[in-house]
Amino acid sequence: MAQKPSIPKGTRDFLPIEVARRTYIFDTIKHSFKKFGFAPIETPSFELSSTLMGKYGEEGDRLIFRILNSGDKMLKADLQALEDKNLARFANSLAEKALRYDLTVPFARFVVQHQNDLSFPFKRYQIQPVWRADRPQHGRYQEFFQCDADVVGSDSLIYEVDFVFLFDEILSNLQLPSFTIKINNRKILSGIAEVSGESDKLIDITVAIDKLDKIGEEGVIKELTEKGLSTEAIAKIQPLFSFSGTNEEKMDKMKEFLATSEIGQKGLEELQFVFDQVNDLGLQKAELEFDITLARGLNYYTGAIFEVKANGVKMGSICGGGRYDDLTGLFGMKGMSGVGISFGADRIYDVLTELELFPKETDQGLTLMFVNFGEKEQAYCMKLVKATRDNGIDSELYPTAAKMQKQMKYANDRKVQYVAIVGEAEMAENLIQLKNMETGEQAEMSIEEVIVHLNRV
RNA sequence: GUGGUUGUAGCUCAGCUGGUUAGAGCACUAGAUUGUGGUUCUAGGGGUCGUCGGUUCGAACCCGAUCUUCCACCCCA
Repeated sequence: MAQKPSIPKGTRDFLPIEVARRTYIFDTIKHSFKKFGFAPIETPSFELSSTLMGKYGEEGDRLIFRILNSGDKMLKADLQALEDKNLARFANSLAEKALRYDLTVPFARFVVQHQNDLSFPFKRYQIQPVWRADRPQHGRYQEFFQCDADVVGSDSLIYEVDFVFLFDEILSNLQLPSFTIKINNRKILSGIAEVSGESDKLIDITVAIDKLDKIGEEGVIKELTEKGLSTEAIAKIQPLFSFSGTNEEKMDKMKEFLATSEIGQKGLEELQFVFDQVNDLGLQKAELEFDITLARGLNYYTGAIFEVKANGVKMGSICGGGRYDDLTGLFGMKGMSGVGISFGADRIYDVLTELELFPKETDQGLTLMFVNFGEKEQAYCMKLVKATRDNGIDSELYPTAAKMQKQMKYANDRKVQYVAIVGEAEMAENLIQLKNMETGEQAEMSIEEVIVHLNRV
């Protein structure tokens, strides 16, 4: 019985042309990561549940794919927990492993586990898929690639500056015409909560403020009220809702607003350092914007928070990142500040597709295909193919002596760049008809000339 | 996880208030064209109408469940 083939929701197959384009993105990112001093590592696609659970907040836990225990391990299910309706505990007893949700937490685990083999500050990059049990939507997949660069073991702010330049360089190299790097600092958000007198409601406040441009001032006030903030507290925060101006103007206003908050002032100082450095050195295409409503990101961030938006397309953030002071502390290693960023390769792919920004070269197929005219010609061409391959030219021979039209159409569909036509006449003269499939131009030349010619393109 | 939406040929979609053998374009195969593709012409192959169940004399069409798509929320790359 023929089964209708399909794949799980939120996942995709990739055709050769798509892989070529994705490779272009990955290579561009890798190139700059390496240039900035990051070395690649890899970690398993699944981790122990206990490594991941509880690191991303309640929402995050819900989105982690669990891996059901197999075989006799199923017998370890904690039925008592089920009876007690302790679903979290019951689930943990059923699934000891889980697919990684991001690359940062596994990296923290990695650093703690291999601390004796690493020199700090340790800089690594990592390009691997992650999985989230989220509802698929535009630009949201259940399986997608993250491209992370992190440095752990230093609280120096020069890394924040470096990451701004990494965003700028990579996205500029990908020819993205316009994008905005939004930056904020968790300490500023803490300062806001402190000034309002509701420090314990930091998360609620930041989540609500984050939605400002979506639900408006009234919506934010409504949400804050629902979360139990006092009218006075809301009144104190309210001036932030009509916040605008240049980065400098915003900084000045915030310095005033957070005058009484030590932690808030610290956040502003950190931010100021980044702005000063970036202004000194200059960006290519990026626009750096201080956005106090930028609050999202994982709740383990403690300092800088980054998010990058591609302008002119309907797409969520294409990159994110931030500083986390105590992530390794969760695995028993204190005093290791880390900071890192992540490129959402799949979203970048969607943006580049929509804006038609992939270079033409990524769509090119095989360099050279020989037409097959029959037994004698086939044997002769096999030698020529070996010669071109030995000289580093991607090449092949059509497998049968099908009609020329069919062979040409096949070459055309595969986006073959050149076709070599070698029949009786050419064999007699020791020549090859080389046809450029794009221009249609055709020229007769020796195999040596073909090799020289194609190695040049 | 909440609310809504979608599913007909490989692809994009028609298919009237339920009524014989479910259509088109593109793609595919063959021929017009025995050594020249991305243009034409002709013919042909291909569909358990997402899946399972129900209502009905009769279901692609109505009802239920489930999966999937897309959208809003939650959250996020």
